Amino acid sequence: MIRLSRLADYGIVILTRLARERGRPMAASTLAADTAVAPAMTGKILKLLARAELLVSQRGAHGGYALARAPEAITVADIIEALDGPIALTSCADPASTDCGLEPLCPARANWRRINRAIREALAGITLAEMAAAVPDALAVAPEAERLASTGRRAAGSPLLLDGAR
Amino acid sequence: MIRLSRLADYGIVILTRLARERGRPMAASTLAADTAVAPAMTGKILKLLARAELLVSQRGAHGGYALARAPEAITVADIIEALDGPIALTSCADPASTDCGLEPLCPARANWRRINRAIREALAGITLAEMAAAVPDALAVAPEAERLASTGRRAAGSPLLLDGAR
DNA sequence: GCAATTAGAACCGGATCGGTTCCATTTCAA
DNA sequence: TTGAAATGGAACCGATCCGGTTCTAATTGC
Ligand code: FES
Ligand code: FES
Repeated sequence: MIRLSRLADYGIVILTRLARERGRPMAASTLAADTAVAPAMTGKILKLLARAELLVSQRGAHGGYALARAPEAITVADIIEALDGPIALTSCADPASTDCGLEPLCPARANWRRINRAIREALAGITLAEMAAAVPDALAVAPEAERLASTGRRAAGSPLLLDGAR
Repeated sequence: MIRLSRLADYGIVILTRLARERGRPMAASTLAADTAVAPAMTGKILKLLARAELLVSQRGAHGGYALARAPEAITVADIIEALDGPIALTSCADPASTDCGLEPLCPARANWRRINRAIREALAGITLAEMAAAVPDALAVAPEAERLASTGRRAAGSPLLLDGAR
């Protein structure tokens, strides 16, 4: 199973929340509460996203994070790349890496690049704006989300997402 | 980095080799020698592929494996699914699994399915035949491959593919 | 009956990854 | 000026996953 790391998973959720803010900054703590992602994790993710320049950060008291660009200009591929590193199915496809032992005789080699590009384009074709637009009303009812986040919060450390498959 | 498991990686290599046989069976040992994939690993992969009915197997002396269908009818998606389980970036997209804690308020949810489908289609769009056709002459020179496989074989257990990224 | 071969499971150690913790730095405001 | 509120950054830890091996059973041809 080709799976998305949780970092990226949560990252998308967090960014989606942030997208509704339209450039206004939010503190990490509030974001964590809103998205129900563990605070520590939220912090880590936000830092990574900031370093990747998808977010701008304001330090000090009353600081926070805001989208660095319009949600329309941020793609799912951007997010995944920021959090998980380059999107590539195999390193064989990376022209810089010569470490695949099969290389000299591998017939698949020439195709990896193609496959990788196909996937990358699939991911680059979806913007944060589209993600955020998906459930507009559900989220417009902010109180509900807040309630869940504060009262129904699961114990810190419990996994959000169990991988059922395989 | 979204990465392909080695199982799938090797699987494609092995199947590609097998594709050139046009339905004729090959023994696991010969396949291993030809592809330079560790014999034990080769066996494991072949068993999985057979169970997934991408290969037909013949047991007993002079047994072996052969493609169950024409290379044109086997896609990369088929192979990955056979070896790594269902192709899905997150379990959130799986309608049957309800284990993502963010579910009730997650705005991303509605889009996972879409993303997954895009990727799946990218992978389903490439057939084994196309993979095998990529380097037709390089492989036509079988002796070279054989030489590498028998003499230049790396020590068992040494990794074929080091992940440079991240 | 024996040798060759696949079927299947169990097993192991190392890498990866989700997650936490700690400390340094910046900034605002009382 | 001082302290509280934030982010920056790194180190750390334990559990899980995964690549890889090994062993035994079943099947088949000679
Ligand atoms: S699998 Fe790496 S070069 Fe073919
Ligand atoms: S990330 Fe799982 S439902 Fe949104």
